[in-house]
Amino acid sequence: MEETYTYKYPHAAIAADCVVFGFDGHELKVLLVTRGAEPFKGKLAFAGGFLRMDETVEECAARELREETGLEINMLRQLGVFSDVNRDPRERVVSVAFYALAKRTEVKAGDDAADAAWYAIDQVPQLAFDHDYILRQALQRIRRDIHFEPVGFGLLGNEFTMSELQRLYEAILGVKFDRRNFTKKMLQMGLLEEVGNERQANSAQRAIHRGRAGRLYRFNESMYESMKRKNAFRLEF
Amino acid sequence: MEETYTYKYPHAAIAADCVVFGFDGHELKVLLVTRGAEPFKGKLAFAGGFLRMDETVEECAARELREETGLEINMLRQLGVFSDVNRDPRERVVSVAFYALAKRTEVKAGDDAADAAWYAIDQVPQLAFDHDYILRQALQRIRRDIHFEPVGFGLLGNEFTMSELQRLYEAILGVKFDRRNFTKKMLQMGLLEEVGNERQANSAQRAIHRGRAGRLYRFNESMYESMKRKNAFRLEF
DNA sequence: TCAAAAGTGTTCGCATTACACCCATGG
DNA sequence: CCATGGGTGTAATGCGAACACTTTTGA
Repeated sequence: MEETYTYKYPHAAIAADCVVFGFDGHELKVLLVTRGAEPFKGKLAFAGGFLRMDETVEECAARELREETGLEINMLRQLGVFSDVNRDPRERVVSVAFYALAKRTEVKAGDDAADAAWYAIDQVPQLAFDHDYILRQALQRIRRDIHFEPVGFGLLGNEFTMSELQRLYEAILGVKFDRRNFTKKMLQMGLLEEVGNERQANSAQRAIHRGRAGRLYRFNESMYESMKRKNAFRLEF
Repeated sequence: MEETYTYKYPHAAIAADCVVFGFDGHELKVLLVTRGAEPFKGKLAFAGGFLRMDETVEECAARELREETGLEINMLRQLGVFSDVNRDPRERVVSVAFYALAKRTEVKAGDDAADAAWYAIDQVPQLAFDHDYILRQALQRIRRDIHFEPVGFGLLGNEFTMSELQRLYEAILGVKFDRRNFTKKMLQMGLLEEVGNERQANSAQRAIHRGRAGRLYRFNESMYESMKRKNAFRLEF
């Protein structure tokens, strides 16, 4: 197995990296893996790895994420290409970064996997490579996208209360909203549908907090699709 | 000079391609080069080429654009990575696409260069590689970005009339605006400053059309920077 | 019964829209 | 003098922002 690959011109290697965000009901988190090998052994980095010849960068990102963290995510969005000449000490590596949003139910799955864990966004230590920079870019990006796409819903379970949704928006954007205005706006946007009165189902999960239990909603995907087609769409906050 | 480059794993080649938009006062145009070599010899494609080991993809894009079209553009924005396995018949090539906006004064410079020319956006013939697809993505992108960044101004000369600006927005978005409302909104946005009464200067350029001459404005960059910092910014249309 | 969270409506101001007439200029 | 395009104001409407009290629930 001493195969090698030869080219007439030098080729940079291509890697895909995944910035995966999650939400635990209070804080925004990001999924990081502890590196088990040099370079940056022991440091935290995003899940990621090198492109194979039979896959697109999107497929590569999804595969590496699955292999390294156990997370199965199809909705990976391109964040950008990072190509500083010396960003990897081994050889010239150009990284295509992706970002994704994990539903709360998936967060646990990630925890199972070897060295992957969730870190609160404002407590992330220094990362390997240029991943600090990539993380900043990803945060900027999600803050922008949340205005136009129902990005937020990807971070919650299938059913959620209005205040969970509000806390999510507040965590991502770093601001506070008026509860009444938030509710009004979300509802009149028409993307939420109320869940019938089977609240008991999730009572276990929700028994954590005191006070009155919130009404449950779910994201109405088909409504979203039809709005996207008419492109009359803006999630202003 | 029989140098070759050998790697332990296969490496895809990396290329950068530039989707450059221009505006002639009436139509949106895109800059295309006629390919002089196989594959797709004789077909139109974006300016672009392979990444060198001592440059970032941004530098690569700017260099290829300069070499192939004579255009000197610093403000290239990443559009996305296109990595279908068979998008290039020669070898596996992953393309990083950029888009840019050329000021009207620069359009002529482009015309000088060998095989580069401007094509009206709705008269673009079939392109080489997957460049048709990339063009569609670029259009979508510019239509989105124009709402948040003063993208449009990059397509006009330093001085322009309100109706030139309006025609540009209309050409990009494919809609019509009310003249009065457009003017009002643009002015109260505070990004334009009126040019002192030296209209004579450009009279040559502007003598083309009949009717009353429009007032000239210029884009107020420093105002834009300060607004961006406060991030109180939205160009709604 | 107390504390914590959820539910709900109204008012005010601003921004967007729709809409029509007069003015300047060049041919 | 006429055709083309430029400049301008107002009224109606809709949306976002601000704001407080009552209800439910679990401890």
